[in-house]
Amino acid sequence: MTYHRTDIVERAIGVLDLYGLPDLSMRRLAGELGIQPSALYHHFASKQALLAAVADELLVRGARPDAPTDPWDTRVIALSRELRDAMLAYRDGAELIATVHAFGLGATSPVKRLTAAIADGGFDKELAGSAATTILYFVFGHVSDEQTHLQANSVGAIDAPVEAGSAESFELGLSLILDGIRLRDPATTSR
Amino acid sequence: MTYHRTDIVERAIGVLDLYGLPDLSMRRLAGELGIQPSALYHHFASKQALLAAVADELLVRGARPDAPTDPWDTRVIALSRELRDAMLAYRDGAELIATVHAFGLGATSPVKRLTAAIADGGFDKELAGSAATTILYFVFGHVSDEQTHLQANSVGAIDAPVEAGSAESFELGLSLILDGIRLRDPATTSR
DNA sequence: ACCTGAACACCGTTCAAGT
DNA sequence: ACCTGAACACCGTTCAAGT
Repeated sequence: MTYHRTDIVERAIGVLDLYGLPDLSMRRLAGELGIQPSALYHHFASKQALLAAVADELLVRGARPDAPTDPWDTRVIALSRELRDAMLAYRDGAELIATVHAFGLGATSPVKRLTAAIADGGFDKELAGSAATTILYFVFGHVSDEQTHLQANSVGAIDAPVEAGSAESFELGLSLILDGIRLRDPATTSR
Repeated sequence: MTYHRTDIVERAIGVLDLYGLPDLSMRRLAGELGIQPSALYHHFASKQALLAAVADELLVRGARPDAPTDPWDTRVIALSRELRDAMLAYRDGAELIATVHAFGLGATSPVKRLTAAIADGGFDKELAGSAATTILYFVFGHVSDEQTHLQANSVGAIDAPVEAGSAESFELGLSLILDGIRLRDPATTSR
């Protein structure tokens, strides 16, 4: 008869996926749950905190176990695709996750796993950190654009050509950054 | 006695720089100009259109002439730094310019100049486009983060260590992408 | 062409009070 | 612990009407 944080997060994801991020307001969500908007503040300190919990849940739902024995670049590619898929799985997922990251909220930080994978490749910490954030910025930007155009198409009439090749251009951009990292591989630079 | 688009854009930049993007509302701007909010709609079709005009103006103010005779990578580095500087020159400039780009508005598109510079290096159009957007996503993400943390510091007490090295990590991330592009240089791959 | 005044349909957040 | 009811201080946008 009463709600808990998880119920509210789940309902928020429902509203997000059906109506989009701009319609995911505290008042709208409260109405959907049949409670007063002020009741939400018993569970979350602010809308930002709620959104952070939603973003975390999306990342958890999209999480796949990583293989620490794989080569570092294989792991980085897997992590990048995992993040992309998690963002694409729900409407406005990219914008939501990127916004929560920008505010420095959210327990689940994809940049940590990326940094760890690169550091395991033998790179120094400074490079691993810069490389991980470079990849993160690329994924955020690319998938946000993908998702925006995807929705523009689902509303209008035209469909195929814009969406086409977005996965390929994702792989291409990612491989550019990966090659830049590989060039600094301490195991191959001086041979 | 009456305002024109340019007056309104200029005043909007003033509000942006003094109070930040969240405080740049139509009502706030109208109040600052001494007119009714509805009067703004005589000059701009929507708030988004106004923000697009503001973003364009920030890019124009930060624009530097490029040197078409320079090597393509020198030009790309110059364009990237120009974009970063333009974003950093006004409060919340990064978020504003990135948002306007995400909405597909704004006459001044930095991606076109980047694509042209790379294409002049002899790369095919597909790679030039993907490389240009990869750089753009990196610059947007990096500078947005820089600016967010810069402001968090200017409010609180701590100052130096977070800001320190942000220019260096910008150059490092940029060079990763550039190296990835250079690896695909048709002029050097088959020798 | 440029602007006013009033309205419509919303926001996030706080806070005393209820069970 | 969880929620109500009411209020505060805002939003973007439209539209008839004025000069």
